[in-house]
Amino acid sequence: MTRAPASRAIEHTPLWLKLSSYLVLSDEEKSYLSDLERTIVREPPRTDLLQQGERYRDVRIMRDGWAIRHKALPDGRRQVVNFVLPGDLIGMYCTLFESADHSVTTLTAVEVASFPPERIGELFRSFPRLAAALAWSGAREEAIVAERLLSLGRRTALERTAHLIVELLRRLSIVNMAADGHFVLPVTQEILADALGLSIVHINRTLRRLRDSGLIELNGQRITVNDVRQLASVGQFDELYLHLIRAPRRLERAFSGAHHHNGARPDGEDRPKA
Amino acid sequence: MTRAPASRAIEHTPLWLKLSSYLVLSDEEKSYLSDLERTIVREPPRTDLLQQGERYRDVRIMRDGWAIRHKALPDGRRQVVNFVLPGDLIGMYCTLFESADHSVTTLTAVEVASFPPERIGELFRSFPRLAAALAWSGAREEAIVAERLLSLGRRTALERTAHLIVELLRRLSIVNMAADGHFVLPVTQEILADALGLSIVHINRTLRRLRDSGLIELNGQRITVNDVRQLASVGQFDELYLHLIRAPRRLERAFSGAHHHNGARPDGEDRPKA
DNA sequence: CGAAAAGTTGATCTACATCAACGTGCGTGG
DNA sequence: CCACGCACGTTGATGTAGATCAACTTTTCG
Repeated sequence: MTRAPASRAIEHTPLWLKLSSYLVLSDEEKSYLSDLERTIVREPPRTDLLQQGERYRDVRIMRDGWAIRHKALPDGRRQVVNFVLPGDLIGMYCTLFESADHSVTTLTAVEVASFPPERIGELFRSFPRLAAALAWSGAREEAIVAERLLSLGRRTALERTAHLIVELLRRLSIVNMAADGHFVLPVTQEILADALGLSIVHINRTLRRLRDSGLIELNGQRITVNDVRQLASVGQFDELYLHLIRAPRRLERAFSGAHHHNGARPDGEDRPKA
Repeated sequence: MTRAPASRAIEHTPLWLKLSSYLVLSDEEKSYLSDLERTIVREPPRTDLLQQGERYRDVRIMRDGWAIRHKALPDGRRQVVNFVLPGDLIGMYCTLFESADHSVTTLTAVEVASFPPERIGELFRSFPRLAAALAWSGAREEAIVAERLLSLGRRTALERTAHLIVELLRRLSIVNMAADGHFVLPVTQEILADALGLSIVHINRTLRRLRDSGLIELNGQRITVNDVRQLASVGQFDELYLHLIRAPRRLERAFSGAHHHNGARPDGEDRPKA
């Protein structure tokens, strides 16, 4: 683990990009968020940021790199619950739970910000809109897991694989890590297998089918989606579950109450109480 | 839909029971919660409380009866994401999302309380500990879905089925709806199949195996678990994911800040700032 | 009582797992 | 700098858990 100063301006931070796709945040909210991301740590690949059964540590914000959230059975079988991408949070619930029921392991070198759980309470008290945006991010993660459950329960191997690729493409696009349908997928076929509930061999054959049909191309870790439309249709991909639609008006009504530091400051298309 | 007055005292309400297993709440928190459950509605079986694609309605608290949260593919395949049991919340995130990515349908006649989403903001501002308890409940649901993902991805049909039965037993026990290892399971084999990602026929055979091995008994909708230990071991059940351990101290530190109505009132084993 | 819904069981099929062998890129240590 | 080892990818052959099909029974309920 290496400590390092924050290099990027907050405006280019993945979490900021992600939240911006949802809410227009004020300058004060921006600077508070930037403060949460002040303490930055770098970790090499294959590091556990969190271990099943262990006590939760600080809350983490993934700033760069990939990780997986996974659960293991005593006999070694493993399920990847979700991919942790830049802009995603790790251990938001650490205040609420005694110990973690899953592990988080880095796939690449990563840069994570971390802050003590106590700040969550402070955040809710002082910056309710920002807190709501983080809650949105957390709730969206649950929706992603539920969609993956639908994949494992009711989609075929081909459909699941196509669906996952489209999902990653969409999620990475939001944080500017995918363009023209291609992105870096720093993932072995074993990890894909564990994410999709398949065997390594079968993932391999499924990717081959997708390649042979011309829907995707793979060179090393670079994946290119040639026809997103068709791939989405193979995977029965309906992006409703990513909840990318901008914050509804009633969010403003609910969260821009009296107890926050910044006086009401409408600052874009989302304004409290029309 | 039928309106009806609240009959039970708040102390016997399932949500109260569930939250009590986590936190000791004050009298003021109790009365606020009771107020949230004031508006009560009854619905018959097979009613949609929420429909995929539709706008969210009010937040609901399940007080009695069973429902399922499920997602459907355009061609009709369906996945039950979770069972909604008494004490569970429906649509906690309605403020954050524009439209629902899943449906909620009653299995039995139900009694639900409902309140407008705006009250969530109020709740966080005035009763942060209570809000934290509801957040715990929501986060726990995500943990349950993740555990089910592990089941569908990496457990066999027998293991999945055993696991689900133990899970339901544990969850129902908390709200006093199971005793001596037996409870009412108002669920068709088709629904079990959709929950476990199996075919109806295979669920039937799997239940038969569990019956023949003497682990469970079924008479109509009554299920009796004869040997919880062994059933749990078949399902590789590790209750860590249900997060039933009492609120950690740091929750108190984080959420009993300045902005709440009730002055500090230690009221049991959980007290702010020892 | 009658019809539809739900449960049950056997026969057969298939998507995916498992087993096995080999290829390929790459880091490392001699 | 080469060679060895090792992780990862690929492909064929074979096995099997669970799906599908089909027929029948039991329960539920209007």
